[in-house]
Amino acid sequence: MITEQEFLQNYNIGDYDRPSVTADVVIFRMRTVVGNSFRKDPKSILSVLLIRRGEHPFRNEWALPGGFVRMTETVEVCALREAQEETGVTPNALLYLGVFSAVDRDPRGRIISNAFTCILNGDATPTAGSDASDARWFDVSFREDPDGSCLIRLQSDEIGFDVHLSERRTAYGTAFTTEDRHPLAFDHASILATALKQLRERAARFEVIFDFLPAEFTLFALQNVQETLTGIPVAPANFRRKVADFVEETENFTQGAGHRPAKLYTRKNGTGHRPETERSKL
Amino acid sequence: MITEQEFLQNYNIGDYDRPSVTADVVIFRMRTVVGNSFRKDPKSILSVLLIRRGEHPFRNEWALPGGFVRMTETVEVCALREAQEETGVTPNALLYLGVFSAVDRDPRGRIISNAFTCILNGDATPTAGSDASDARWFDVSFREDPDGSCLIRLQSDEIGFDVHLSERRTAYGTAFTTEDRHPLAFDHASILATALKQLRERAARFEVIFDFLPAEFTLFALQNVQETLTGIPVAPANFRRKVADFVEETENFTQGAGHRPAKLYTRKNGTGHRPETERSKL
DNA sequence: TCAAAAGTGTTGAGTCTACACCCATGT
DNA sequence: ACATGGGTGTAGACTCAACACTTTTGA
Repeated sequence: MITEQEFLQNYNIGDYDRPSVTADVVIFRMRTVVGNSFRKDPKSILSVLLIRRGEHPFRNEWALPGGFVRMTETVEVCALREAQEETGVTPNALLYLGVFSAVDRDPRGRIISNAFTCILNGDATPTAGSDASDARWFDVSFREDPDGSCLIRLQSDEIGFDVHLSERRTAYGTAFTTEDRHPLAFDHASILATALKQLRERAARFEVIFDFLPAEFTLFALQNVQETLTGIPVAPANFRRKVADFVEETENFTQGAGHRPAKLYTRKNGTGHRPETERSKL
Repeated sequence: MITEQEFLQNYNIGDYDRPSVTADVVIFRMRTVVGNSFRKDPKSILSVLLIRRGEHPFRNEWALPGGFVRMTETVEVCALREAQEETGVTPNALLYLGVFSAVDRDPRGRIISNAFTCILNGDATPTAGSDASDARWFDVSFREDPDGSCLIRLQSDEIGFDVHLSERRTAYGTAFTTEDRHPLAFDHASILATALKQLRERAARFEVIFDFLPAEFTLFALQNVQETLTGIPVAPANFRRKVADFVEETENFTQGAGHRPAKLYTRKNGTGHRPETERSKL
């Protein structure tokens, strides 16, 4: 009968076959579209950050940022690190999406991916890493049909493409499968669809909409974010009352718009997620 | 410039350090407690399956069933396999819980765990695997206090213990940390707490309560399950109306109880999750 | 007979939606 | 002046918790 200490001295984890583990990040922001009239407040368009792969496999195709989890970090820290490397800023929110472990999802071998959603506020210039030939914000539109089929439309200046997917019920929930050939590497189209669906559901519950905005914001801007994500318009008067429980007034007002100044609000504590600055907390 | 095929031929995934990956399963069932009066319908108690570790590390401590993910299976298939090996039956539900990847969570080395919740209906005799000295159903009680501290009480015949935890906000949501020394191996107390919290939230949304029952059930039994999970009592008349959207009537009735026969219902399609029988679908 | 669950009806409180309406602003 | 968003008020529809009440059964 050996002791636990002796057991651990003789245990060699390298004796067993094991997969590689990555963290992939779906980084979202809202792109502001200025109106044609001086009065109109800007509208928002959801954008996602994609990189163009500079190396095999899927060379020259578009992919989510991501990388291998180091032996000294958690998957969450890895995701945060990837997001920071890609954008130069710390995301306002880091949401776990799920694990993607299909045996053949990566031609290099057995690679299990943990996917995260990151949300930024304002602008951020993407940085193409050493293994990427380009990095861009793509405007996203996401349509789900009642029959389970859905469409993601991605657009960045002159580059644009559609991805058709269908949502199917699996043993452990629902998953998206792609319907056609498209320029997204690996199973990243499925991951993106899962992220968009999660984002839409959470936005309806007032959970992630604050993370797209600076600390102080108008209720109009907040409603704009929610409507962009859910696709469901709400009467402004009613939105203001529904959101009242989640926000706190400040003493500050907007200026310079062609209409009555709007009071600025902050998010009330207790809802939503803000990453700690110190990584050790992860 | 090499082709993708040449790249993949030269790529050796074993050149890089990588973690091991496991799937751990939190297997729940409802234990039926017969009343003292012939009229009283049985009450339910939530039970979780724990094994007593027969090998180092954490030898003789209680743990969740689980095992290493094989190179030929997804984490979901691994979880389903573990659950079947441990109970002999296929669970009614398999819910993904999350990834647990703290660097020091396993003394054998870097082991990342994917946790799943499994739900069985009726009875199942647990089987202790080759590396376990015992396998038992433990009655569970779970109390969450408003200040974030919570208590899990586990009881199986003569064995019983309490685990105190506190829920803390992290960058990516909330996580549970244990407050004291207790006989649960690894970080399995945190995983169990996460499972209980998820179960409670889903039960309130009518999402997992059906999986604890056979295909045909009475609304009373269903309410019993929901109340056990949420801890919130509801007036029967109101429960029946709230659940109406999720169930369908059958032509069958209960018999032999000391009261008016109850119509049996089935779950309406579209809610909840039932695993496919074929593993290939995963 | 009677305790227990099955099942229906109702009332009042609260919530949500749609709409009407006035306010404040900068060009 | 006026388009635009800020902001309040409110009637009707809807939802929900609480409670009263009747029905059906087996020992």
